[in-house]
Order: sequence, then C-alpha cells, then structure tokens
Amino acid sequence: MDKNRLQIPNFDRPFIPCSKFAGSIFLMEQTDSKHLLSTDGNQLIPQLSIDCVVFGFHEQQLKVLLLKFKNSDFWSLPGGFIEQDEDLEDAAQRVLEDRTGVQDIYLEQFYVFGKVGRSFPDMHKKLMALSGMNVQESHWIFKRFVTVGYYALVDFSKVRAVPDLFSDTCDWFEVQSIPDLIFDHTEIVQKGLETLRRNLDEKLVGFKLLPDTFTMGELQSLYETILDRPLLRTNFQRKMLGLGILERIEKRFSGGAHKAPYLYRFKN
Amino acid sequence: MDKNRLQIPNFDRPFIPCSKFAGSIFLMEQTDSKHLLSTDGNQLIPQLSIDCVVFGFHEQQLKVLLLKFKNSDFWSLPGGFIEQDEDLEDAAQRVLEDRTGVQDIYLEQFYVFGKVGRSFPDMHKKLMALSGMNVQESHWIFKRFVTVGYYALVDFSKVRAVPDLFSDTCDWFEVQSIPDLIFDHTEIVQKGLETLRRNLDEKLVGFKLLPDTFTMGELQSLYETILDRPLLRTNFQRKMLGLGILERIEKRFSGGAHKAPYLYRFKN
DNA sequence: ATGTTATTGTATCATTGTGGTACAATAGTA
DNA sequence: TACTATTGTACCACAATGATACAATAACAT
Repeated sequence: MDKNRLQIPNFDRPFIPCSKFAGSIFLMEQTDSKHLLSTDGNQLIPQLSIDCVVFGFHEQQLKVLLLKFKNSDFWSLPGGFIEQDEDLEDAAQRVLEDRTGVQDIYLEQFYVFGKVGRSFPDMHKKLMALSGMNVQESHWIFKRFVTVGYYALVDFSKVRAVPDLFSDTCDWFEVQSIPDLIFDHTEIVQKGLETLRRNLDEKLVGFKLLPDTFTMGELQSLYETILDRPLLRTNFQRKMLGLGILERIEKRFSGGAHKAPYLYRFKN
Repeated sequence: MDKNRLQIPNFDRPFIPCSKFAGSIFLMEQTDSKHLLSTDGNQLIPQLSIDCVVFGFHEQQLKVLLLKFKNSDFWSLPGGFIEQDEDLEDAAQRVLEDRTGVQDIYLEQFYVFGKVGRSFPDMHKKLMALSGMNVQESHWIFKRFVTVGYYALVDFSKVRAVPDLFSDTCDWFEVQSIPDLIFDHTEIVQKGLETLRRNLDEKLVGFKLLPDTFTMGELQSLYETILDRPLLRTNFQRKMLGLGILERIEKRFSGGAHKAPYLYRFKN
C-alpha cells in the first residue's frame, strides 16, 4: 500500500465505532498540502452501493433511521459500498452495525434501483465538498450508481444511532413525517415499507421490532402502525394465538385499573 | 474512439440479431496480429451483471431458456452487462430481445446474488478461451461479480432462440430436467421459480405464458405445472371466472368427442 | 337418426377462515 | 365493596375454499 496514503485516523473520530475501515476511503496528502479524498477502486466494487431502510418501533410509532450530511440539510438513508472480498449481505450488516451498534440485525433485500438518472454526479460532488472532502473528478463515485435496497428490523431500545463519515446527525424519523431525501431515497423508503407490509403476515417479521417479551396489545399496536389501519382486537388475538408461535409467559401487573395482560415471547 | 478498435462486425454473425452492440466488446488488433478481446470499462458498469430466467410453456411443460458455451458442455442462463447510460431494466430487456427476438417481455426482478464466491475467475477465463477470446488478466471480468436476477415470462410460440457471442446453442429445457449450470445459476433458476410461484396468484402473471386465447383447461394445466400440484377443475374454474379478468370468446370445436370448451382472453 | 363417451360448465354442500358482537374475568382505584 | 378499563374467550354471520354431483354437448360408432 502506498505510504502517502493515510487512512482517516481512528482517533479523529473516537465516537464512531466502525466495524473496520471498510469504506476504504483514504486521505492522500499532496504537494500542495490539500487533501484529496479517494476511494480505492481496487478495494470496493465501483458504482454499486447498498442503502438500508432501518425500521424501529417506539412509542406507538414506526420509525426510520436517517442521516444528515455535514453542514447541510440533506438527509439520506444509511448506506455504503461493497468490498471486493465481502458478501453483499455482509456489507449491509457492516453498515448497519456501524450505524446502530447492533449485531446480527434482521435484514432483507427488497429491490435494486438501477435507473440511470437516480443519482446525480453534481449532488455527489456537492455532498463531498460539504464534508470537506476533495475527490478526483474522474472517480467512479461521480458516475451513475446502482443501489441494492435492504430493509432492516431492529429493537429500537438497543440502537445507539451513530453518524457516518459524511454526516453529523443520525436520528429516527416517524415514517409519516420523513423529510425530503436525496436522490431517490424517498422512493426507496416507500418500496421498503411496502415490502415490509407484504411480508408482515407471510414471514412474521413483526416480532423483530419488539423486545423479547411483549403484550398482545403491544403486538397489535405494532401491526396497526405498520399496516396503517385498525384491527379488531379479538380477531387479532385469535389469529396470533392460532399461529402457534407465541409462548405465554407470566402476567404483567401494574398497568392500570384493569385486568393484567399476559406477556408473550416469540417461539424460536 | 480508437481507430484500432473494431467492433465485431455484424456480417460475421448475420444470424444473431442484436439490438445493438451493447456488450461493448471490441476486437483490438495488435502488432503480433493476435486478437485481444477487451470490454471497455468506460461503457459498461464493472463487476455487475444481470441474469435472466426465461420461462416458457409448451406441451404441458414449464421450460427455461439456456445457453451452451462454445466448444464446451457448460450451460448458463442468458445474461449480460449494463451500459453506463442504460437503465438496469432496459439492460435486461435488451438481453431478452437479443436472445428471443421478442420485444417488451414481461420482466421482474427477484433477487441480487452477491456472495463473493458465486463466480470463479478461473471459470471465466476458461469460458473466454473456449470462445476463442483473449482478455487481459487484469480486466474486471475476472473479478468477483454481483448479478441481478430477473425472471421473464414469454409466449413460447413467439420466441426464436438465438445464441450470444459466447455460445453456440440456445434452447429450451424442461424445468424438471435442467442440466448442471455454471456458477450459481442453478440456484438462480430455483429462486426465480419460487418467486414465480408466489406471484402466480397475487400478480396474475400466468397469462403472460399463454397465447392470446386459451381454454380453461390450458390455463389450469399451466397453473398445475408451475405449482407442481393438481388442482380441482371445478374450483379452479370458479376462482378464475370470479376474478373478473377473463373475457369469454367463442367456443373451440374439433377438440374431440366431447363438449367444446370456451376460449378466453385476458382482459387488459 | 340414435346412442355412447369424454369433457365442460355449473350447482350444491361441507369445512375453514375471517369480520363482528357479547360477555365474563380481573387489577387497580374510589 | 363497588366501579372502571382492559383482557381473554365464546359465539354468530358471512365469505372463501375443498369436494361432490349432475346436466350439457361435440364428435364418433352404430
């Protein structure tokens, strides 16, 4: 490796727990002492990226994790590139771990966004500039991009949201009130949400958004929020219990002046 | 464009109707008069490909279109690369049109295959050699590949299967008796078939595999073949008619010593 | 002409799944 | 001890589906 290539030093960003310097983004010191940011084409797959729609559930709201680019009001999905020796899904896991601090996140591919006009070189240049990074004009990061969309389901309470190299904010947004996003990220969120809705019954993924134990009311509230429509309590209960995937634990008391609900655990 | 770069001339392969020379594969004449095959990295997205599982229905069988590499027994799915100024889906349409001669084929993305070990550089080199093509060792075609899987549904009777640059045979295979395929193409076919099955009821895609008009028996036979299980005739008929998407045309006679079936057309 | 046969179109009944209501059980509070 | 809000379950109505029965009929044999 070139000696004049320096990795962005860890101690510069002690608050960013990166799984490793997988972005393979280097600072090149030049004679004019300006910094040139360059991604090493040998380490990353060019023009291919992943973007993650990270869903969390908190206070009866479905939330999505978003990043804000430094010195700007541009919001985007957490994403990243794929290393040459890294499985596509591992890249997604790495990105998610870096942003949330959580390992082994439930993850599902839902669509590849590959229209020519979906990303804009000018926008990319602007974003790089805002982050104080200079990259050569000819770099593939300024070419057209194909991105693989993943959605992730996390236990909200376990996440500690962490910004990436290009952003200064990483925070949750209610699905209903997401700000304008760069490129086609709004469409990506929409398609991710549609896929989640379709998979909710079929793949029973809802439980991934809850803590280990939960009441039937909490589960129903989650379903209602995701599907964005009310469900009949009694029928919901009958259906869920009929699936045979819930284990009934002890009751949870001190909830109020009424019968105490059972706690349930997702079997297996 | 370099003058010493010559596109593979059209008249060399008059039997191959290519939508255009989208593969951007060039023959470079060198001083030693050997041919060097080279894909132009500026025109294609590197390390990203598409592979198509083309389904057809013929003689009560579900078939898949496969290619055999020249001078070998290696079979593969029809596939190709994405041009820099080409939408991902357009690339798939182009590949399909080149292989089948049919335009506006029904097409659906189903999965991205991105494991590091899914393609083998050595195999790629072997295949190039078999086709009589020499490519520089350092070319990205010998790196790891990510491929986007599409499945396509075509009216079997309209297809004229055409091999591509690297193959000498393009033919239909019954889904049940597909030969060994290169790389992870067997897995790709499997996943494509699974997706087709899931979408059969939901998206009503079955009709894309039939001619304009068909009998209820033919439609049922198609469903039974795809789902690989028998269906009760009377209930199938009730369900299909109940969907309100079939238009009943005239009867079809001379089918045998029995009541003549109605012909149907898919509404819109 | 007339009867035979294989297949098609439709009706019917049983079973299951789901929408909706009713009501008993109960934890906390007045 | 009564009251209240919520939970757990039973029950009824209706729709969707599985399964069977039967009438209609095109081609063929006689």
